[in-house]
Amino acid sequence: MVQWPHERIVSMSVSADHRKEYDLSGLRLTAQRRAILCVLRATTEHPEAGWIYEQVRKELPRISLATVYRNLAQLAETGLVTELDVGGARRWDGQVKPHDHIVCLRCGSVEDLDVLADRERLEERVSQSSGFIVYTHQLYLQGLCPRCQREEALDTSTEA
Amino acid sequence: MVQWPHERIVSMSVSADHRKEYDLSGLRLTAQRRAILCVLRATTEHPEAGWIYEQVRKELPRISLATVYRNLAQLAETGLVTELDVGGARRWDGQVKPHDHIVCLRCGSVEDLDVLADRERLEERVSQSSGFIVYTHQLYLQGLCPRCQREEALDTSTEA
DNA sequence: GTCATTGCAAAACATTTGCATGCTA
DNA sequence: TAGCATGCAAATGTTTTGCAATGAC
Repeated sequence: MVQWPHERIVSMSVSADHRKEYDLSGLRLTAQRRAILCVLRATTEHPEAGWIYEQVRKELPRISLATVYRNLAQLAETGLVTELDVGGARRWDGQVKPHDHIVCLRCGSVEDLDVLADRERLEERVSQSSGFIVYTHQLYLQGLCPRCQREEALDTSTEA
Repeated sequence: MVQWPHERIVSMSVSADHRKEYDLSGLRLTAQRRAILCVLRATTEHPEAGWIYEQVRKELPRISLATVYRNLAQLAETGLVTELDVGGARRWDGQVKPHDHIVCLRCGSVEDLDVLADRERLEERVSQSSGFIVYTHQLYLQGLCPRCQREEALDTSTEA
């Protein structure tokens, strides 16, 4: 269940208080937009659009999947959420402070990491060597999560 | 046009010489497999499956797109090519030596980089801090390539 | 009131799968 | 000859788009 910050949304309308809480820098504050952002900020799951859609639908049953996709794209462009390309369907992250990710190749789970030391210098270095203007960067690691390690061990011992 | 290493393929069959050149570690050496690998090794474009399909089709007009996808997946699993998740469709890299990539957000082009210093220690560090078994990692940077910088400048001056 | 935003339905893509046939080892 | 690999066609799953109606500012 999604946790709303202060109160449940009852109607489609949005109170003045919400406006301060969600600085959408230019984007209009709609109930849909707010709900999507709220769901994304309330989870550490790095979900796909479809999952976000299902969650938001509990509060706004008439929202459409297209609206979810459109909003995610806009929010990412505005820098309010982060797009993750970890193979398979796109995933989304409500956390925008730069950080890294590790993906489990068995179950697909994604966890946050903080690996890279001096991100600004890294971008600067690449900018100079490549001639690109560098906007951002992402480090993904791939592996096997602790839980899947246990399950693989179980599977192997059962096989024998 | 794709450059074949030594000779053009005429029939579907594969000579003994090719077997040494393409160590597929267990996978059978088919003309399709060889052509896909060859196309991928001959380009620096980091292409999508569809592009590879079009190239291979010049030599093997009856190859199917499904075969391209199946082979790319197998070759990646065998460690003979690298899968790239840079947003949009999947891309593929014939170069398997670990390296980094920068993507132009305007034109989608992808270039090779060598940014990270001690990859092994990086993986080891994450392995210890996260409990994951780390298989591999990838660093993507996003930005604006030199060519697109020029074109953006042109667009802006024309607008005014 | 204006124009961004939405819901709905259809379309567009990218990718995968089932199955009979063909080919490598 | 065994079974991996292929071509074809159909299915799947994700993401985008057109358009009329709605709602934020």
